[in-house]
Amino acid sequence: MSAPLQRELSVGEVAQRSGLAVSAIHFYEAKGLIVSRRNAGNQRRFAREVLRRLAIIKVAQRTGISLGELREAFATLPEHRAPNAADWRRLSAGWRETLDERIRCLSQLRDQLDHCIGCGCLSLAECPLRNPGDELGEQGCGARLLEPE
Amino acid sequence: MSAPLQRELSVGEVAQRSGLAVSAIHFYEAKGLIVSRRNAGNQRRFAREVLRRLAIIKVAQRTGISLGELREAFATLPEHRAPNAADWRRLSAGWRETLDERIRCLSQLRDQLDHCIGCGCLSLAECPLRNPGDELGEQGCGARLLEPE
DNA sequence: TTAAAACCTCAAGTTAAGTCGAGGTCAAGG
DNA sequence: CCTTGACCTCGACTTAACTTGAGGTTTTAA
Repeated sequence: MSAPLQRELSVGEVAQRSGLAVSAIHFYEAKGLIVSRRNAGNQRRFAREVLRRLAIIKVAQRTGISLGELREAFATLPEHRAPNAADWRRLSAGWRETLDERIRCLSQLRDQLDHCIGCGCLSLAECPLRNPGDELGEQGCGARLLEPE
Repeated sequence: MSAPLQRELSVGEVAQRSGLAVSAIHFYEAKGLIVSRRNAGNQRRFAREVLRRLAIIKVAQRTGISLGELREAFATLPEHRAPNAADWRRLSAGWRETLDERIRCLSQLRDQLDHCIGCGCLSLAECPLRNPGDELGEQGCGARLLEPE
């Protein structure tokens, strides 16, 4: 039987199918997010599996997951078998929590902002938004929301 | 009468009161977000007003507003009088919309993710999350959510 | 008066997530 | 055969938002 569906993909094919730039694919490989083998002429050859990973990378990034976190998450996948639906489920459930947290914090910020729009109190020392240590802070939002450390 | 409450602030005092690093304050000034005058010895002297601005910068950044956008917003403030509550209200109302939009997009992403957790379909080509052009795209979410351009 | 603390400028470094280009190799088709 | 397009590596560049450091000046407090 012919096996065109099993054929490995060149980097150009992966780029086209994933919608990513070739340079981004190189980059992800350098970062350890995906792997490839090389053919006789030193060109990359990717298993089709890589398209799945790339799709997941794209989605996870939209939820605010960094490539570093993705690398860590991928590291928990089984080494010697292709990840199955349950594996992906586990990862995406984790991201769901992160996403939830982000939404919760932003919503809280929005509510505070609403309150402060009414009185123009952003300008005042009493504004709760200016003291994230109080309410926002207690719930893990505070300054950590968008700041690296 | 002594006027300690009107006294101008040194950069160190501003740093302490705002919770920002001195270098960040220099940086914001270089970016045109705040201004200072210089004393005889070329040291910065800030009006107390600057604390307000810095507090607003911190809040706005948490909602995902960039320094560039902040500069633009500040540019709409009146030149020759201190901004009043109504001025700040106008700005924060605008940010409220941005924030709303971000929350809406993330929530949509979360709902999709929920759906996909159930079936592990992130791995499948049919997953709506993999085709942001469909539903998410129509509502301005899609790839533009966290990507610079 | 003098030493330490705070300030100044300017350049360079940092991180994330890539992009761009140079200089060279490989593969496919006419 | 040979040209063109796809690939290769590696280093440099990009943007945002700052930080760090060097080398020098000013302020402050004992």
